Amino acid sequence: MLTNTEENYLKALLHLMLQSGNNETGTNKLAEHLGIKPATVNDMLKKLKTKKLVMYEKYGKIKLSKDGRKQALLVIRKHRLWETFLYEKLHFSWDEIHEVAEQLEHIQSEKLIEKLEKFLGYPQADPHGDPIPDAKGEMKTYQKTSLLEIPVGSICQLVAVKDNSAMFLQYVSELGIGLKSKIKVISKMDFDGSLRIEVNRKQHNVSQKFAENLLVK
Amino acid sequence: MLTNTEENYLKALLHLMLQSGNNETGTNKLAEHLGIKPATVNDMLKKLKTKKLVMYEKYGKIKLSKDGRKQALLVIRKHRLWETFLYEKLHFSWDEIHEVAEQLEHIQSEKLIEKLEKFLGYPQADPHGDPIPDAKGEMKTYQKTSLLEIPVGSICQLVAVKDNSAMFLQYVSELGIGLKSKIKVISKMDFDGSLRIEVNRKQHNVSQKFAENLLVK
DNA sequence: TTATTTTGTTAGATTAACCTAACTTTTATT
DNA sequence: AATAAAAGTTAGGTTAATCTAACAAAATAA
Ligand SMILES: [Mn+2]
Ligand SMILES: [Mn+2]
Ligand SMILES: [Mn+2]
Ligand SMILES: [Mn+2]
Repeated sequence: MLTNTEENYLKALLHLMLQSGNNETGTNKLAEHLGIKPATVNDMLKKLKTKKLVMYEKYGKIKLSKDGRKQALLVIRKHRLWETFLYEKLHFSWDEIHEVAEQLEHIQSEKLIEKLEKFLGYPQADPHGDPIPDAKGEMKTYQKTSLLEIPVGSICQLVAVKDNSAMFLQYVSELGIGLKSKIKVISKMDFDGSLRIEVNRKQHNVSQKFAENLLVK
Repeated sequence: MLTNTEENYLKALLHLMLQSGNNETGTNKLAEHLGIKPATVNDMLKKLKTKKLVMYEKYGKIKLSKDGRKQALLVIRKHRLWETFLYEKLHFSWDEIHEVAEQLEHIQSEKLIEKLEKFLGYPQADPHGDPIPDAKGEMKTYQKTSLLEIPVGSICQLVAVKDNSAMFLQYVSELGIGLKSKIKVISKMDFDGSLRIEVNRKQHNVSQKFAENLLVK
């Protein structure tokens, strides 16, 4: 049985590992991501190692074990199912669900998650477009393209957002953009990488950073 | 902001206070109820006192303050709304919901509870027949009669159960009894206080303790 | 009213999850 | 290769929530 804190570490670890191609990360990055101090992380890593959830040697890189990875995916599964519940059934807005799901993801009851999944009609993705792992901790990952890579003149469709922060999501909503929105790239500025896009017949100028966080197909 | 543990103490305190008419209780009873040691309770009471949630002097009786009582009722509110959700929407059985709700009741989000309440259609009572306090921490308490007090020959209707344990509730279900079941008292045994009842045209012999935990009107 | 039992308190430990300050190792930069 | 910077570790503390063992007060029974 994992504690809330351990679950959060595993989730953070998987997140950082997926982010940085090489499937490994370090103490400082993990601390930064969790908003705590490296010294604390160091202690916890020793604990996670004795529980065989991570592979880790002094001064070495941190990796998730097979089991650690599975546990992390099961937490993500819970998180995304709860987010879907909050959005679909309770009509929370896009940007509010993450925070509450951070708490709900730690409820311990396999039966609850199974029943919740059924209640929601076995959704494949959460309201941010992220895939929901199955009960075995397996997740289909499909190729996602950033809006940045779309050539000028073509039209694409939003399938997911990379950043889940309330601030970013509110901004996206304000522009009338949501999952499945059709986005046309009108032009790109070489100067700062920003681009002009059209959504629902309205045009907007958005920064490079903004576009990078919209994942399209 | 209250911790999970503090919330559990307040809930336990209210429970024991309501149980024992005089609106007060002691360290040992509280410890017993929470499944921990009196020494631990003693420490926590000091903490709850500094937070002005209980009234308490060394060797004296323990009482909830106005605010403590309100907080306790808000936890009960959350508990009962979640139980209703688990029962009505996820189709958990009567005896499974309490345990999961023990966890869910600690999720911190007022908005979540408001939306949940709306989603459930503003229920007045949980699946055990217990009233659900409102957002201000006010709860309507209605008079409940134990099945024991029903005279031989008369018919009554189950409105609530006193004991929420899985064991008791499973037993009740096995006899085909649920909320709103019509129960006829056929006879009473003076010897051990047990009684013969009829539900759905089936007769059963039940103990005094069993009957005591069925609340009827 | 004294003795016994029950109830409640204190002191001293433990564990999980955090911290700061000081130190060590590894990596990057001159 | 030497030095500086970054990354990681250790030692020693703190707080919340728990425990055991010993003690004190209150309630009950003899
Ligand atoms: Mn979390
Ligand atoms: Mn999400
Ligand atoms: Mn609880
Ligand atoms: Mn209930």
